[in-house]
Amino acid sequence: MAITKPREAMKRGELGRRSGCNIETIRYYERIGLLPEPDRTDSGHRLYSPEDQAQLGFVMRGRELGFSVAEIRALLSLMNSSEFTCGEVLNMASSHLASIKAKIRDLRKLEKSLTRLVRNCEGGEAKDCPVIDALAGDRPA
Amino acid sequence: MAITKPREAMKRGELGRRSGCNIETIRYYERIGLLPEPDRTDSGHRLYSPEDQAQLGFVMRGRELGFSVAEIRALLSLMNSSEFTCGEVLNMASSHLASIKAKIRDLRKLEKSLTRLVRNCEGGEAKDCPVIDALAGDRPA
DNA sequence: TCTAAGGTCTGTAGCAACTACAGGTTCAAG
DNA sequence: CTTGAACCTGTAGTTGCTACAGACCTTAGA
Repeated sequence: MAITKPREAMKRGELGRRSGCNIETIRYYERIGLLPEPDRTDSGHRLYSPEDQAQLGFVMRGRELGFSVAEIRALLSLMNSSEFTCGEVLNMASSHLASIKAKIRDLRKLEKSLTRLVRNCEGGEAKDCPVIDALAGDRPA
Repeated sequence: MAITKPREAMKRGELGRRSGCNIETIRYYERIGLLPEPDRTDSGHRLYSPEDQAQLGFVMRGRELGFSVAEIRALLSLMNSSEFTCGEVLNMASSHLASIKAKIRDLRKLEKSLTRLVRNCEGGEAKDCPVIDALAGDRPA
């Protein structure tokens, strides 16, 4: 007799609980192709396999590392091509790293500007505020 | 004879050119209340005054400093209340600054994780990749 | 004066990456 | 058998824009 169903099939709620992923997000990932369409019960409830759970984990770790959905999709198809090379993955990861570094640089500029603004401001009941003045263009931020 | 129109009225295209703001964005800011509804010509074209231009500048500088639309709206109404105090503005600015600092911290964690991943990866033609392994959960990121 | 090209008008749809709801099944426990 | 939780579908909302279609207006040249 053939094994017709994996022993560890679970429904959406349980997958959400185990993975820590919002159940609506699971459906969303399916819709946009980050998760395959899972098996269904006769009545239409989704049944996820441990492999599905692993793929969801992959997606979630990728998102936690700041990869976009498009990048994760590319990584997944690279993996499934079974012909991917480490070099391709390295390219993606390092260009992603570069964009993170760029974001950090931008935010640190912001941080500097804001810190300068806030330092000039004495707070309190004053009816005149250097922060507002700077935004209004009276002096550079 | 009365002066019926301000000398320096300009249309949307010119305001966009002068301010460096996308013209669709100008209309958007009007719709969400960051800009007042401007005067119109008889045929319905918007006519912006220098005051409008100043307010757009305020909004744009706020956005450049990373303030959300809601925060800018709050700053604007604070200013228009004519009863605002420097302390209120300081509160907003410093909580915004705190959230920027938090974002920087998060991104630097990401940067560290990704740098570690990328460092382990040799690139080239290898059919096995530590970046993929980490995402797949074989080892921590 | 006509015409052609550009600017402007409105409403609406799209982007990322979810999240949340309504209104209807189905499942599982008591 | 009933109740309430879990699941199903489709759709709308979020943030901050950006872009389009199809109509109208304006302006410069012939």
